[in-house]
Amino acid sequence: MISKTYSISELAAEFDVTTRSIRFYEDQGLLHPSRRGQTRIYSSKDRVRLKLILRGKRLGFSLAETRELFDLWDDSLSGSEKQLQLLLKTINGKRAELEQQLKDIAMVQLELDNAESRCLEALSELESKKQMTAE
Amino acid sequence: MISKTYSISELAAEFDVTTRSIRFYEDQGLLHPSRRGQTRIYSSKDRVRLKLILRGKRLGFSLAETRELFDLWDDSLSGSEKQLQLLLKTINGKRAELEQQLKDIAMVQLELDNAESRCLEALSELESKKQMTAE
DNA sequence: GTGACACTTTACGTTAACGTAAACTTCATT
DNA sequence: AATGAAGTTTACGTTAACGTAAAGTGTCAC
Repeated sequence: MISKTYSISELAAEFDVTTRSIRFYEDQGLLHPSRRGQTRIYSSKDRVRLKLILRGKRLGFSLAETRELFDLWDDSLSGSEKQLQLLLKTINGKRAELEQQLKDIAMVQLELDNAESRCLEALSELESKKQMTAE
Repeated sequence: MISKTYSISELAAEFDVTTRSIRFYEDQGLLHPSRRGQTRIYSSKDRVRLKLILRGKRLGFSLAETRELFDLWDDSLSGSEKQLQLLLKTINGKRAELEQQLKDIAMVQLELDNAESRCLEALSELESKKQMTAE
């Protein structure tokens, strides 16, 4: 069974990034596509990685951070206890970050709600004034 | 009643940022402390703004984005209907961003859970091997 | 009045994450 | 055979968000 592969521009189109960016991610050690001649060929694993990279970006992870996570994960396959312990620690670190972000998001959502209310109030205020002058 | 004020280094210490950063935020139009001579004096409103700036940063907002939000909010005080409508639109745009982030966080949390499981499994695998050789 | 700090401005340096241009190669079409 | 589309490498340019060094001002303790 031959699993699906992708060209660089296919991935670029699918995830709405430039080919330049994808090559850059490879340059930074985040992707390792195979090659036919000098043309890059991306596997579905590469595709997943790209998805993870972009998800990380949306959460404010730097490429270096994401790369470290990838490396840790790959290293953990070696099975060394030390690597595994380190990976566990990193995982829990990230978890803490995410929890902080959840708190932050909740706060900002409250502020947005608040802002919207005031905004709508100010608008209805304006409307009633319009009515006044119309009468 | 005179409300509390803060020096630049007080704020820097409280929020664990450099004074350089705080001055930079002012330079970018995000803060507008008053002055006694040439020394900056921060009000509690300034303090709130700084808190918002940092919260935004943790969520991956650029300083420019946060600044736009501040400006929109300030402009909305003028009460012009156009400003208010624009503010409403922007608020809902940010809300959408936050929802995407919530989804992203949920996904990453799942991946972390998954990774941790595999990791723990690999560790217990190692442990049982240790037992074997000990016997 | 003189350190010793805390504050200030000015300005050049740095890193991350690409953008962009130049100059190829490969391959499919006309 | 030539044109065009998609791929490639190399390399310099750019923006954001500060770091860092230099040089000066204000004021409080001694």
